[in-house]
Amino acid sequence: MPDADKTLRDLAGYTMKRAFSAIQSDLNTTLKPFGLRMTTFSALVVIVDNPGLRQSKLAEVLLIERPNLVVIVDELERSELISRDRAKGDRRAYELSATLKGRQLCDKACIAVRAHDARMTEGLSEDECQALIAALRKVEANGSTRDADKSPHVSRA
Amino acid sequence: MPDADKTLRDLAGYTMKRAFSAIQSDLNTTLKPFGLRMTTFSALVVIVDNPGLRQSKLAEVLLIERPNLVVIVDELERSELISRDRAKGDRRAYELSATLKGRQLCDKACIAVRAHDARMTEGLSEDECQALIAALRKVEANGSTRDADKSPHVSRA
DNA sequence: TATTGTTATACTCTATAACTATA
DNA sequence: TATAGTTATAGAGTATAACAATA
Repeated sequence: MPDADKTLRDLAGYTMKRAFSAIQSDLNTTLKPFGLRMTTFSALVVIVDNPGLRQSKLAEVLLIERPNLVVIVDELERSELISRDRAKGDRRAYELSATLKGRQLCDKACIAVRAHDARMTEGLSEDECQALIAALRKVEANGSTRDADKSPHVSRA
Repeated sequence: MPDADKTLRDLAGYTMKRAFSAIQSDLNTTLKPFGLRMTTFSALVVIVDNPGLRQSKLAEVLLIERPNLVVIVDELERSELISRDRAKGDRRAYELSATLKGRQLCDKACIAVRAHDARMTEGLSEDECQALIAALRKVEANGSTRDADKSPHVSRA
């Protein structure tokens, strides 16, 4: 009984669920030696790339709700990969920066993650891989237009 | 401060996470009027397409652990969309079949899901959409090769 | 009043071990 | 002993309401 899921396999959505599930599983295996997961890794990368970033901005960039980001930042801080410093001029806010240890771990993890990414896209030509990423961005954008009312930073055409 | 996540955006994995997140959100909104979610919908579709399917086979097809499938099947049965019948010849097993109500709901939900899928891939040509699905399948296959030891039904080349 | 970060909470999906009843 | 389905449980991601401190 092959092809029991033929109806689903023609859907981009279901096919993406399966592909993403494979990626997520492989990525978490890849990140485990670094003590990171997909969420903590992506937060660390953005903090390394944007020293002084505030939590609310980080949440906005990663599309993570503020309450959920707190535990991620907590975890990174407990591991001494980042520091939370009171923002001068606004004592409500924190500025996030990576520590030396955080930057070093991030560098190593990034190399492993890029290798993982290459492994998952193996068999695709350079052009096909770029087309895949472009198509995925378009899909994400198509989704964002639906709840434009919930995203005040997105202008409505 | 645009492009705060530029490092992540070059990764197929992270870009797919964002795209899939958008799809999942839109899909659940689409399915809510039918009382379905992505998991229950996909299970219902496979049952409609394969009358008499056993739970363990369904779990294998959908890549869902057997314990997790139980609650999904429970939910579909409680909603009277499917029936569980004792398999003749093996009183341990159940054969799953959709009820008339289940097939009718599935038909309507499928139409809505295909419209959702078209909405999410809007702006992609027919060829680009097929290329996207083909690339996603390749990514999924690349992931499966890693844990071939965990999938005894996959022959190791 | 509004915003930043926080706590508490709940829901979904996922993963594993252990059980039952059959085979 | 092995398999089909089940129960219980735990982890991770996600979403919302409400709060304290500050603006």
